[in-house]
Amino acid sequence: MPDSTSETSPSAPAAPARRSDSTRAAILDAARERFAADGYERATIRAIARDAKIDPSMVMRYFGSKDGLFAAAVAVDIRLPDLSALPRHEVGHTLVAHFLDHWEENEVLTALLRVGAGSQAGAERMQGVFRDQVLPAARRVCPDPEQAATRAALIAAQLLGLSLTRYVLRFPPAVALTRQEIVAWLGPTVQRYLTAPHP
Amino acid sequence: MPDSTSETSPSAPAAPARRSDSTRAAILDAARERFAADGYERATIRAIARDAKIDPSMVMRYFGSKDGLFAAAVAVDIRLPDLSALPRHEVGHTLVAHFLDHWEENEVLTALLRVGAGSQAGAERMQGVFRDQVLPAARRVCPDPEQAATRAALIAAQLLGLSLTRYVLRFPPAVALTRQEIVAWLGPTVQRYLTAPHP
DNA sequence: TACGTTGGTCAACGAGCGTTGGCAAACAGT
DNA sequence: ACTGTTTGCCAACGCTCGTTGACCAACGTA
Repeated sequence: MPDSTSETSPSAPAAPARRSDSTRAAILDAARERFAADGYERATIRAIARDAKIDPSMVMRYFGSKDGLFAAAVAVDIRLPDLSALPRHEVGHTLVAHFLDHWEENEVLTALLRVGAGSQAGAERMQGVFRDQVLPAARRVCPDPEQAATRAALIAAQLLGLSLTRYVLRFPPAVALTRQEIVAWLGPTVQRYLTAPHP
Repeated sequence: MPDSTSETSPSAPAAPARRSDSTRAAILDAARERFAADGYERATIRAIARDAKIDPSMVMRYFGSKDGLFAAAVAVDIRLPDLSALPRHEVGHTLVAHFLDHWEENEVLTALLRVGAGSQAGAERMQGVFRDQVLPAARRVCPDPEQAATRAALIAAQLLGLSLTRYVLRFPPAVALTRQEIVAWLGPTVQRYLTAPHP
């Protein structure tokens, strides 16, 4: 991460929309796809550049290194909805539905899961998402901090387990599940992990 | 998988216990450890050979290729207990406890999960374990075959999700869970996925 | 003692990788 | 039209990897 350019920074003087922005976006798209499909090591810069129809050296000039490219490609924002606004007994279903939506419209998450499972650095990035985005949301719903952490971890285990079997490992029965079935099965589980008394 | 040697095959004429067996075992041990810690690509044959204190070329002689070594190193046998022998309402707890035992005494499973998430070939191997070992066990408990597949997938998602967050991604609250807490939280979930009426 | 088999080392190969620096167009300001 | 910057391609470097084949030391048997 050499220089933090003014990419969509708030109240910036509207960067002049350089011609290279489309190339940059093409590289990021190709990178996300390759990282999601192949994992970190097998997704080569050369292959990503080929997909983006440019030279491998351009990737280096734009992102500095393969690590820099990965960091730029998987900038995740879970964007959890405001759970405190809806009735407590609907939280489980809402959370599962939201999770499914975000995962299926966004191959970033599959890329992150693949890479997170494959290397220490990737695991640390997933830990960061959990710590900075999931945990605070859990604390907002569940005041006791220690319980909030445990409950968030249980929910993460259930939801990431579904993503793993469905989108990464592709177990046929997990792929065959419909959206409604998943919500109906996992909703009550998540609800219980979030609100049931500590056993 | 070039040749399936007579490794602990039942009623074999007791192979003469060659001198190289210890080397073979050392290679397999080192391979399991490296694959579990680093994943497939980063676990190099050279590093495995260094751990086993032999030359890299020996690995090739014994296992043919890196793929062959991996196949030999992660020969998984889930060895599910006979679930039909115990009362239905205890099945969930028993299953979770058995799963935890097997996972913690055996780094093969972590290796398999890491690699399974990282490559297509690894994913297919995990699919094989699911299809050949988990699904039949599920069918023995749940007669309706379509339901058995769905229920097995749900249980696999929950259990693998726990392993992922606890042993691979190492989310702190997932690592901090005690064995009893896991059984108490996940037991009822697994029980419900196995026996509750299809929602 | 001679010799085939087994267990092991050594040095190298070809390929693919991330990465670098130089050079050619296209463009923008003056 | 002149000049500096941006955008891009090309050719190569250094490195590590999986893999190979030649060679060597024990060992068991005749």
